[in-house]
Amino acid sequence: MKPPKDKYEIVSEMGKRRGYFWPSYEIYGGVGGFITYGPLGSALKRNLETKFRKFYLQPLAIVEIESPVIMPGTVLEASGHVENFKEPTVGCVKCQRKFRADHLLQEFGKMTDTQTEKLDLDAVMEEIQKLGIKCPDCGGDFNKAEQFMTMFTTTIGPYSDSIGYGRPEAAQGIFVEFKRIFESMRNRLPLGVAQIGQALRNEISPRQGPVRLREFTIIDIEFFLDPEDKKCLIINEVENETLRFLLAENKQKENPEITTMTIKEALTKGIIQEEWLAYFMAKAKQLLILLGVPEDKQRFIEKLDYERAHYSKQGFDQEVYLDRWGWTEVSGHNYRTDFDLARHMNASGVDLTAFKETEDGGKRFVPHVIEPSFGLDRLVYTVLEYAYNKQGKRNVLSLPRDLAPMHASVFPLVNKDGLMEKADEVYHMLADSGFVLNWDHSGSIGRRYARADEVGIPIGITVDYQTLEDNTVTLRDRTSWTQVRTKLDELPELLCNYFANKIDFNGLGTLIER
RNA sequence: GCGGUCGUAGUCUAGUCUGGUCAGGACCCCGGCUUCCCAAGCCGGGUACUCGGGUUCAAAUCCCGGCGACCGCACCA
Repeated sequence: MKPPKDKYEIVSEMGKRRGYFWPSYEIYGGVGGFITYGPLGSALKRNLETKFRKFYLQPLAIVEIESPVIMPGTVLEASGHVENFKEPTVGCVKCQRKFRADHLLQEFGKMTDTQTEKLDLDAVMEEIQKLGIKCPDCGGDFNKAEQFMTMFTTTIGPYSDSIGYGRPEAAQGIFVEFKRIFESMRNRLPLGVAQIGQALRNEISPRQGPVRLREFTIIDIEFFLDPEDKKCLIINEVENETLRFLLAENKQKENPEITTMTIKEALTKGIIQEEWLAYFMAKAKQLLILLGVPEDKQRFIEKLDYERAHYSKQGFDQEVYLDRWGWTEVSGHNYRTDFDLARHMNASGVDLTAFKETEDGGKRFVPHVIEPSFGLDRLVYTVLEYAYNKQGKRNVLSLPRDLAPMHASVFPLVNKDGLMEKADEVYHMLADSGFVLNWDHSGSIGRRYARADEVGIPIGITVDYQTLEDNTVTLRDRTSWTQVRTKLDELPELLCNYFANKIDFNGLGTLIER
């Protein structure tokens, strides 16, 4: 017996067949860790970005920049990534297995995290030999220690000593350009700066399709604050929002218990230290709800000291539950303090401080940063998985209407008596009004509805015999299959309101009983 | 990177053990006919043995290697 298909299998199958996403470079056998978005997938991703901007960026007037993917070595050395994005490994001479050298030293040498971090490769090897650590699997000796670098390395220009890296996050692009951004935004805090763009991480073994990629789209938001004035003036907007937490103290337990509390409570109890961090987490939860992930399939997990990235003072990961992989990180919310700006200021010698007036004149200070960061590809996949459902024999993608890659289908009820021509007219009328449409006259009307359902098109517009008489059409709702009748000349405006979430389906016309 | 399993059309799959009569099915897709509302029907059409090498009279089938996928280990800063 084959195990029943999980949702990942179904969604990727559908993704390939209908053009959402598939593994890249398939004709050359494929390369792990890369996917290509097809016609529908790229549209979905674009719509998701638009929604993100509208929901997460615009209300706070967060500005966006676009900076290069290739970064010179100096930048990522200053940021600490060159140091932190690699792991010392040793290989067993006998069985060839590779081990994290620092983990071996911690386990057998009782060394702490901070101790092992300070060792260079030679020192690592020395310690391993001094302690007589052998391969835990077969007892063999270890050969030379080497670093596995998880950033993509390249050279810039013709000089091979000019090392460049593919950026592992978009955040550094913001920190490096902070001076100009801050100046052009008239030196005012708080200032939110976002970047949506590609990031590269040379994962050892990616697998896991769209949730673990070597090249992916990251949304990094750096929210710069005065460390002496970190109050969030709009925290009241979200203070009653409840979040589900997996707290650090509960993580080690057998059955990690979920703690549910409001933002207000979390702040009062000191679970979340920063108001802005709390604010962004609440918004992240709300966003995921809008993307179709119910409350009980989301949680925030508190990062332990050693789990946090090198730049983070406090951090929570937002996780959603995926059928195949269980709890999966879709966003990270970190308090980066002044870590990055201070490092770049130090390394570059350029002043990256802000100025404020005080009673005794004024002072310069390095702004602090609250950072929400999202993996857009994971969000796209999450949306697809949660939108997928089966109605009878049919696959239906109940995508939120504002994310659907196509707004509506236009069908002639039958392909004769001038209905094709009329449907064509309707198609062009709506296309001129800016809608993205699916045209289908193949098979029967039922088959066309079914095809459109699987692709996730929210509305079906059918041109029938009555259309020829009174210029009305039938609209059919993808999810409920209910139908309404509407005058053609009112349709563009109605659809516009529908996709702006101003009216629901029943507001599109008068109900038809069949 | 290691170990295990695996790789047949757009998708899913039969066949591989026991080499030949094997490339079959279903869905899907396209064109036409039909069709007054949910994958109806009829006709026609479409595409595949992961790649390379070897064994053999003969390879989807056996052997070696590459690539990829899945699961476990490790990794996910």
